[in-house]
Amino acid sequence: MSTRPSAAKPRQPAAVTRSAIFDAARELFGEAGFDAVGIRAVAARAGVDAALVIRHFGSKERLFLETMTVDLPAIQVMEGPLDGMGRAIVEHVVCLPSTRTGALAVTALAALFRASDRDEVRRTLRTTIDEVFARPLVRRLTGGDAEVRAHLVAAQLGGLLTSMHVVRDPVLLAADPQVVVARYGDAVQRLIDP
Amino acid sequence: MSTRPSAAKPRQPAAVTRSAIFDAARELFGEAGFDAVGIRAVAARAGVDAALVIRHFGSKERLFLETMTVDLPAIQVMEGPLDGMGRAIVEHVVCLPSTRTGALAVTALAALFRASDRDEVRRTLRTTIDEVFARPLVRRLTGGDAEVRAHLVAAQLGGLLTSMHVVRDPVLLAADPQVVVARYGDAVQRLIDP
DNA sequence: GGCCTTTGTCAACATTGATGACAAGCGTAA
DNA sequence: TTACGCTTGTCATCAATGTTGACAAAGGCC
Repeated sequence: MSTRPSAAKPRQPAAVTRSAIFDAARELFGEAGFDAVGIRAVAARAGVDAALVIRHFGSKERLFLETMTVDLPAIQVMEGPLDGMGRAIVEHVVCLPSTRTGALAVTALAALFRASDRDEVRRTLRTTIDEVFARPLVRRLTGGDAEVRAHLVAAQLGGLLTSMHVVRDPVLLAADPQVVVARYGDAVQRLIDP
Repeated sequence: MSTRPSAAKPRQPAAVTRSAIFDAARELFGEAGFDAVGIRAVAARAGVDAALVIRHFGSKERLFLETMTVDLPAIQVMEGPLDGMGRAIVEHVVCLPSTRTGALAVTALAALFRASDRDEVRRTLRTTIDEVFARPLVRRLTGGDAEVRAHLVAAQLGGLLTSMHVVRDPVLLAADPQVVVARYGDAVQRLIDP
C-alpha cells in the first residue's frame, strides 16, 4: 500500500475540469436556484472535489454569475419596422424557451431575478435588462420621453417573464400564446408609438 | 454566586417577545432580504435568544412569510369607472411607498420576489398577486379573454414594481412620476378596454 | 407550600462556503 | 537521471448558519 489507498483522480487539464464544473453548475442553478444548490452538490455532479470549485471560480457567487449569464444578442425584431413591433417583441419573448439558447437565457434570467437579494446579482440583472431590452429600443423610439418609454417597455417584458417563469402564474402558462402575444403586444405597442 | 452569574432576563408575556421578534424581523428582512439576515441577527435586534425565534415562529422561513405579508386590501380604484382606470391603478401603485402601510407592502412584495427561490415563498407570492391584482380585475373586465387580460395587467404591474424596487432601474426611479403614470397607465388601459 | 405550564438560556448538531497545507503529476533544464 | 517548479487533486479545518433538546427559573393555581 502506498500512503493513500483510495485511487487518486488522474490529472486533467484545467479547462476540462472547469467546464465540467461549469456545466454542472448551470444545470443545478437553473433548476433549483442559488441557495438551494450547494458547492458540494455542484462538485459531486461534476465528479470533483468541492475545493476545486472555489479554486476555479473564486466563490459560489462568481460561479453563479458566470453560469447564469444571458448571452442573448439584442432582440432582432427591434431593428425592424416600428409597425407591429410590440407583437413581434412579445412573440419573440414568449417563444424564447423553444430554442436551446433561448431556454438557457430565460432560465438564467429567472434565476437572476430570484437571487437578486445579492448586490452583485442585482447589478448584473440591471445591466442585462438594460443591454438586452432597453438600450436597443431607445435608439429606435421617436417622440417625447423616449428613454423612459423604452425602460417602461423593458418593465413590461420583465413583468411578463417573471409572471411566467418566476411567479409561474398558472393562468398565463395555460393561456393560448397567440392571445397573449396579441393582447400584451398591443399594450407594448402603446409605449412604442409616439 | 448563584449557579448563573449573568442577570437573567425578567419574564415577559409571550406576546411581547413575539412582537419584538416580529418587528425586528420585519425591519431586517425588508432591508436586506431573506438570506442576508440570520436568525441570530433578528434575535439580537429584538434583545432575545436565537432559540426563542424558532420557538415562536417555527422556522426562519415561516417567520419570513409571516412578516413579509402584504395586507393590502384590494386596490380601491378597481371598483371605480373603467374609463381611465389604467392611469388610476398605475398612479396608485407608483405612489404606494408614500404611505406607511403602502411602503411596507411594497417592501414585502419586493422581498417576496427576491426570495422566490423557495417553493413556499413563490406560492405566497402567487396568491398575493392573484388576490391583490388579478382577481379584483377579472370581475370588472368585459369582452373576450377577460381572465387572461386581467392576469396580463397583473404582469404589467408586477413588472413595474420589480423594475423599480427589485431591479431598481435608475431611469425609472429618476423619471417624472407623472410621465410614468400617463405612459404606463395608457398601456395598462389597453388591456382593460375590450 | 407543592405542582405544572410557560419563559428564558445554553450547549450541541449537521451543514454551509471558504481557506490553507500537503501530496502527486508533469514538463524543463542542468 | 536528478532537481526544480508549476499545476492539479485531496483533505482537514474554520467560522457561521438553522435547528433541536435539555435544563433552569419564574409565576399562576390548587
